[in-house]
Amino acid sequence: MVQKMEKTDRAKVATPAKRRGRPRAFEPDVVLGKAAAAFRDGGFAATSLDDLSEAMGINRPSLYATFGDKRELFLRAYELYRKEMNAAFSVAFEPGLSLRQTLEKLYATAIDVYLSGDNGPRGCFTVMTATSEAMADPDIRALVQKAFNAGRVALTKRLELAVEQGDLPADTNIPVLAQIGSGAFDTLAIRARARVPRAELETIASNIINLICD
Amino acid sequence: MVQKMEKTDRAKVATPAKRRGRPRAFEPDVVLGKAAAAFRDGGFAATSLDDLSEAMGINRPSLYATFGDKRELFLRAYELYRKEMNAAFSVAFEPGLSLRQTLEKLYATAIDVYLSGDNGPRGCFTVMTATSEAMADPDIRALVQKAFNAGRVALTKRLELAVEQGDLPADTNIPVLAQIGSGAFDTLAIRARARVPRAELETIASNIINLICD
DNA sequence: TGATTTTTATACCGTTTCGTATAAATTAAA
DNA sequence: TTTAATTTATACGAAACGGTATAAAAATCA
Repeated sequence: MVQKMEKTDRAKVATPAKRRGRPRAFEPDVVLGKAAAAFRDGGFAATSLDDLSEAMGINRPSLYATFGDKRELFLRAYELYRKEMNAAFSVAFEPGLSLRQTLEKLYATAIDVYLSGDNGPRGCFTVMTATSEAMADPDIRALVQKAFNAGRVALTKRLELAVEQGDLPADTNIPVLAQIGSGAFDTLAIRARARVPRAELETIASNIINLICD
Repeated sequence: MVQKMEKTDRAKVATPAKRRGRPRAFEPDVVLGKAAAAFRDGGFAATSLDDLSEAMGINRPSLYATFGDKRELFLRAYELYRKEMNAAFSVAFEPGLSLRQTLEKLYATAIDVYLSGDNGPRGCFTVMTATSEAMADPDIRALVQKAFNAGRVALTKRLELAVEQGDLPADTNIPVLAQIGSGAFDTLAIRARARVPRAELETIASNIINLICD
């Protein structure tokens, strides 16, 4: 009995824990990313389950069995996006980078993400969700609010560090700069969706960087 | 013949030009405003023709006869919104107002519009459209781009005037301030949609005003 | 091997969607 | 009063929608 449990535990960690029946023909995380891409293209209402099924490359029953209904799938897809964005942004906050380097990395990452997409720039999933589903759905709204807050807090902390390290003057108005700096992501996301060219987005970013650093 | 034409012309100007059949039981401009409100609440895809018919208080065939299909109705509703916003904003640009007064009026107007709505804040129709329909529809995208451009140009001109009049230093970086100033509307619109409280939106606005004017 | 478990594939169900046909209602013109 | 024109109201139709039942397929366990 003990030995059997040990074996089970080891299997859980090492191998994909051989389940009993027919194995899945897809990787949940991979197809979830494709669902996120589809939702970002069209929004919640305009993306049908046929669209999702095709984009994810799995059948409708598999979709429901793995992710639940359309709303649950949307929530999971959005959470995956947030996780990926956090990972991408965290690189910019690594110690050793100057404030300017941090900001450059942040905005460059954002612009790349916002402009990516096969059928046109996908923009920011958070902004897309805030302007659509966040209105009627309190759960989704809470996630969006959390995301906006987290961004401003992270930037605020980085600016405080810059003041501590003497990279910014002691009388720097951190709340204002943090607001402008994080608000710029909204502008970039929306302009990207409206197909404003990359060069213009980069100008917007560098203007903000100069404002904060000079 | 001549007299008849004169009579017709006078009627066209003075009265609603008595038409032949049964008269309309609604005012097109009024119900178009209600359509705009409905679209702003839910977006294009999530607002059904039943929703629109009910919100506008007219039947489906009347809707089609007057405004065309759903997409045409959306375009007309958006254009009405733009016209109304232009009228509201133009007050802020009237001569005699200081730059600070102009900005205060602009942001106060925007916040009022963005927070209005029976089922929650409606946000900015332009921003909503940019993040949704602008992706797939070139006509709509063009309208959105035009709106964004017009806002930045108007603010740029007002800042140039302020420099001319000595309200801003001669070395003011007008493009950057215009960008930040007009980008703040995006932030306000999105935050309003996410139900950020009015006080916080007003803080965002006053931060921007101080940044530009001080 | 045969029984059991899980996923896949197809097809379906009831509802909602956009758009329109049709007939009643209401007006001006003849 | 009759005729023509226009709008309203009801109802309908084809297609798309979200979601699920059902059976075949593919794996493990006994």
